[in-house]
Amino acid sequence: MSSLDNDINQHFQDAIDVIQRHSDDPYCDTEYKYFEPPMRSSIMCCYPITHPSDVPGPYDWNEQTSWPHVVPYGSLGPSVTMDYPQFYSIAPPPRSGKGRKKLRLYEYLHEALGDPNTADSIQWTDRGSGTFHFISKNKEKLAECWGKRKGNRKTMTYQKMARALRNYSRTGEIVKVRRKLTYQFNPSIIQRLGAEQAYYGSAAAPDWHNWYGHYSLQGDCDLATSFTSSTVTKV
DNA sequence: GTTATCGGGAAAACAC
DNA sequence: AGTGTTTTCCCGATAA
Repeated sequence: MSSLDNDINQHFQDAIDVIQRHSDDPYCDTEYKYFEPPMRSSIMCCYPITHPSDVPGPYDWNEQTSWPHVVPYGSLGPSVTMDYPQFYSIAPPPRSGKGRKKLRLYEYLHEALGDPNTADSIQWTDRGSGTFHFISKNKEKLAECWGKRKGNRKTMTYQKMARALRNYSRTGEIVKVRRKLTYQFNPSIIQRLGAEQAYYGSAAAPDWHNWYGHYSLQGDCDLATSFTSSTVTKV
């Protein structure tokens, strides 16, 4: 069995764990809603539709070269910022459990990239190459939510989150692209997260979206009101 | 000169 | 207890 299969099995096990938690998790008892297909398709529509040849990407992962610490930025696809209902979804804080791995920053970012509610903070620059960028205006909000999700004592800032991202340059999950606020996923990470999302999109995603509903009601992370701007932002 | 962003060392904190 | 992964703080460099 390949390591990918092992990974997938682990994710399935985790998903089952999440589903089981669902049955007795007060956060997940009510108003159980999650990504409806139209939402999924709507965010797909906001990705710049560009022919692959037009967007070579900052780094060709097929090349057998070493992982660069800084990717020379070439010609990334146009960045498009769309208006969305201005509120954030925030997943539950980490809950310890058997076989439950701690959520990692790059996983959170990948989730955020698939969530239309965070499109005003983080977007794919070129999804094909795994390149994404933060929106200058709202990047701090995303960082703040990350910090809250992790249950940090102090407020997470973009600067601190970016420091964590720079650590990924050493381990290879994400590298910095030579463009303002722009980073790039390792393709194997994208592949893994994609498989995970394909499953969680139908099973576990509800967990954190529903949790946000609960969380926002508590007023602990009232980003619903802090994101009322409907202006089109640009990096 | 100012501001925003980036890069990384170092140590603390935390989870597994 | 050991290890891995942030988190936090800090300082300097670079670009706009």
